[in-house]
Formats: sequence, structure tokens, C-alpha cells
Amino acid sequence: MYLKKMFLPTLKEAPADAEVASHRLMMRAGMIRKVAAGVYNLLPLGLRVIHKVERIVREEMTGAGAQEVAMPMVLPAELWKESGRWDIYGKELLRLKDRHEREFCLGPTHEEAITDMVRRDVRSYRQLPLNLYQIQTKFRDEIRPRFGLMRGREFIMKDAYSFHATDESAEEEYRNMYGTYSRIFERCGLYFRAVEAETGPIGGSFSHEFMVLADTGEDSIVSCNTCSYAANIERAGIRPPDGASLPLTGAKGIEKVSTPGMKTVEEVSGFLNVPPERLIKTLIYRTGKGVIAALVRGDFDINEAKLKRVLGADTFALADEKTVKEMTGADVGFAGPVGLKIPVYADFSVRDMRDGVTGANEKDAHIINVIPQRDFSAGYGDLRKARQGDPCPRCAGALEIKKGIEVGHIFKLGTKYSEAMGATFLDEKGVERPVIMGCYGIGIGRCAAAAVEQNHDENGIIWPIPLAPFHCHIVPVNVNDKDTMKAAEQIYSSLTAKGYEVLLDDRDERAGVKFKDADLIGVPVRITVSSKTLKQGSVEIKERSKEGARLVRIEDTVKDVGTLLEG
RNA sequence: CGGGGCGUAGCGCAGUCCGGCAGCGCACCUGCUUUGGGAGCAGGGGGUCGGAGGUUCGAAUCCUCUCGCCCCGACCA
Repeated sequence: MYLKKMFLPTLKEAPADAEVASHRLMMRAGMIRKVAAGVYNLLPLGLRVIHKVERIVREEMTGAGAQEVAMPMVLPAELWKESGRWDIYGKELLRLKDRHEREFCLGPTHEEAITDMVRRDVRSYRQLPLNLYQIQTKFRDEIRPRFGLMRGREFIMKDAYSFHATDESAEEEYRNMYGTYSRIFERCGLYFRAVEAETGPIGGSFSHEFMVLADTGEDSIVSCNTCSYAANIERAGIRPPDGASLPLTGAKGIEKVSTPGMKTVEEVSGFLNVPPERLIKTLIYRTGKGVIAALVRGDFDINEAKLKRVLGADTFALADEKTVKEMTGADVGFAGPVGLKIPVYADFSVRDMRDGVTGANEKDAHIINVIPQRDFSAGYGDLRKARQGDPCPRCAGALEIKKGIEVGHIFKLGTKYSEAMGATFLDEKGVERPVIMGCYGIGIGRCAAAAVEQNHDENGIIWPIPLAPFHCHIVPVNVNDKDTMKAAEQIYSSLTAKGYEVLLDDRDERAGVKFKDADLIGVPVRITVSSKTLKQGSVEIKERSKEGARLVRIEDTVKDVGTLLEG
């Protein structure tokens, strides 16, 4: 491609709203342009990168036995009502009506659509297993889209769904996809980790997220410094304390103290001069199973995802002030487990406390010398949010917390959708059963953005070769010099003939401008052609990822480039 | 949804407090010079100042309403 003909508008400055490197650089490199909040145009250079990611995904998915399909982006409400998600998916689901006032939505994910597709034609276990995928534009009306392609409202996703007659088959496919995903992200040149994850509104029994490690990531991931344990922070377990209770003898009885206006852990801790780890924090939640209290040590935080899972509640939220007052008899800030009439769930960190301090369920009062198991009873579990250095749930190691970008997610769904929507088959014995499902997603645009996030410097993008929009970038220093242009065009032709994708900067610009743009765009190999080096029969070859250029004989250029690109 | 902020040329911004010719840098067009890391000089084009209404002799500037965007929080494959 000759640059003069290409629609490649680069920018010296990025728009003020571009905060992270990938967003700034993709804007500046002329890859993307914003159309509305979280909605982007893909310009030629950007689309080339997206196509590279898609190609890798297609090759690996096909290689793993999956088949590509295409489903509509506009989906009828009936399907979503059948699964029950029309009412629970919330405002992220963009709903619309057609001219006949029939309800539709823009597909944020396609479990309903694919289950409908399969139930129409799958009758027998002989037709299973099946893995179908598509690469398609999705729409989720995110509360706060940001970071360019990283978290758009409209985005390209590869979503695959598998259908099985048996659990074993579904789990085998889960492992197959786990391996496939690992290969895909390796081929994309991404530094990633697979972590155990929450299943969220998609549902299902277990799942892994594939996280690209980057400081700008929006997710926190927890990993063990000793064993291979890794999980999303929402999921991350913590090894409970050994449970050897301290002797109760000599302990004082509980005592009420006045704490006017002291509501937060910090206030109470400061006022009574006791460290936060001696406080018992009490949170009141309104759940599908009634109002409950959750306890955690004052310096820790409740992990709501874990609590929700322990409760098995479908709805779950912190209680409002009114509910708190009704249930505890006191304003928010003075709740405590002693004498409370609602079910109490406590984190292990509370179990072995001695001389604890907690709310008295009475305005402006706390009680001290509290001993769990003596002064109140509760169900104990691992309910708190993991912190740096917490003990690993699997081994004697310690947990570390890092930031990550979720680029892929695999779920074993089970029969949630097939049961709700009647996707059944007859097994060997002629018994009708719901198909067992799995689903597997990859954010295509997010992979491209994550690649930039991991591979850039102050001058621009440094594309990993498999995702690079072009393989090499020829810069004729002076396009008005006939010999220079002739040599540049010759190199262009021979590289193109070898199957490489080549960009030739034929603009009549100063060398500095072209070098700056070349660095910004980040094509892996740059070939500089100038009368200076042509006199010695050579050109300059520079790798974007390395400092310094080498002189190479013109006739060796193709071979040299080939070595760089193919290793 | 709560709190904060911003909408002025394609991009980055000043001007708004205190009403009085709509500006600067980059980008763009023309010419000359320059030509290995975002050139210099000269000339030029481009704006319903987000929108609507109001106050005023006069509004980018003051008032009311509205739309959009951004940040923090809550929320979330």
C-alpha cells in the first residue's frame, strides 16, 4: 500500500478524553475515531489489525473443531423473555421497537439466539456434540464506556457455544477451549493469565477469565506466589485461619459504651482508641432470602460476590437506611450482631476475635469485650475480599494482586438456557434431556487494545508481528530523488511478491515527519531508503522494537526482512 | 443514579469572573526557500462560540431550560 493513497490520518495530539495509552495511540495512529460515547469508526489501519485478530481466532477455533455461523444483531424480545433475562438483564440491554410496536433488543450476547437455533434442528444425541461460533458486533449499553476499544458500548466479539449430551463431553470441550484460548492469546503476542472467575449474569457452574496483565486493566486478579492458583478478585478464596480458639477464661463480659456520632470504623477506632482489627463491621443486606447481617473484621472488606454465592440469593443489595433501622433499631453505623434477630453470616476473620467492639443496635452506642460464639451465634465462611499478602486457599503461599484486562471468558453453562427454552434431545435410551451447554467469548477489539497497552513506548505502538497492520514500512527519505524512489519501489515489489504486507511512505514530506509517523504506527520492520546509503548499494533496516538500524545490501533486503519476521 | 467538571475551527486550548471587532498553536490551501527525527518566511481558507428561550442598544460572556461529553463513586460478560 502506498501511503499517499491510504486514508491514514495521524495526529500530533490526542483528544483530551483519551486517557490510556491504547486509546491515545490508536486515535493518533489513525486507527479509530469516536462517533458517540463508546461507539467507534474503524479506519483502514485499525480494521487491518482487527482482521489479524479475527484470522487467528478463526484458524484456532476451526482447528479446535468449532464451526462458524452468523446470528442477527437485532433479537426478538420473545427469546429473552423465554430465558427470563428480558427482566433481569437491566439497562445494559438496549431495547427497541419496530414499526409494529414489536419489542426487540440489540444482542449483548447470544445464548438465547443460539439455543433457539439449535433447538429447532437438534433432536438426537447423534447430532452432538456441537460447537458453533460467530464473530459479530455486540451492543451493551454500558454505564460508563471508556478507554476507546477497551470498553466500548458497541464492540466486536467472538462468541462460541457448545452443546453436549453428557457432562463429561461438556467438560472435555471446556478443556479444549481452555487450550484453544491459550493458543489464541499466545499467537496474539499477549502476556496473559487464565484465572477462576465469577459467572455473573451469564450463569453457569464454573468459568475462567483470560486476563492480559496490564496496569491500566480494570479488573483485579489474585494469584499465588507459590502455586498456580489464580482468580478474579470477586472469586478469590482466602485460606481460613487455623481456628484454634483462644481460651475464654478471664475474659470480661460485654459492656455498652457511648460513642456519639461515631459511625465508621475509623471514627469508632479513633474514639475508643482500639485498632480497626478489633472492630466487628456489621453490614445489613436485603436479599432474595430476606434481610441478613454480614460481619467482617474492621480492617477488611466484605466480598459481596462470595457472600451472594454462600446465600444462593438471586437478588442482593445493601439495605437502605429505613430497613436498617427496622431490623436493628438504630441508625446506620450502630448495627451489631449481639441480640440481632436476623440471620448473621460472619467471615472467618471474626470467629477467633477476643475483646471485639461492635455496634450496640442503639443510636450513639457500641459494645466492647465482645467474644464471638459466646455473645452471638453466626454462620462462618470465607466472605472477605482478598488483599495483597493474604494466605493462598490452595497452598502455604501468599496472594498477590495485579491488574488485568479481560480478553476472554469461558463458561460451563450447564442446562440453564436449554431447560428454560426447551432445547432437548433424545439420548441412547430414548429419554428426552436438555442439552448441556458451554459458552466461550473473546473480545476482538479488546485484544487489539490490550496488545497496544502491552507493547508501546513514548513514540508510539510496537505491534507484535502477528497483529501488525503491515509487516514492513518503507521510508524513501526523499521522494523527489529518482534513484531513491526506484529502489524503494523495487523493494516494495519484491517484498509484496513474497507475500508480505508492505507500506510505502511516498508522501513528499520531510524525513523527520515520516519517521515520527512510522514510529507512531508501529509497523515491526522499517526500511529506510536514501541516496546516502544507496551509494554503497544498501538500505537501512530497523526493527521497531529495537534501538538502532543496520545497513543491508539491497539484494539481501527480502531475505533479511524474512528472517526478522519469521524468526 | 449521586458528586465534580467541560462544550469556542479537524485536534489542543485562551477569551467567560468584569457584556463591546471571535483569538492562539498544530493541521489544511498557495508561493518561495529547506530536505535523515514532527522546517522557515509570506499569503490564505475555515466558526450558527453545543442547542432553545430570555435580559440588554449590544451576549461566547449574564439568567432559565435543554442536549452532549469527561472525571470520581455506585454498578457491570
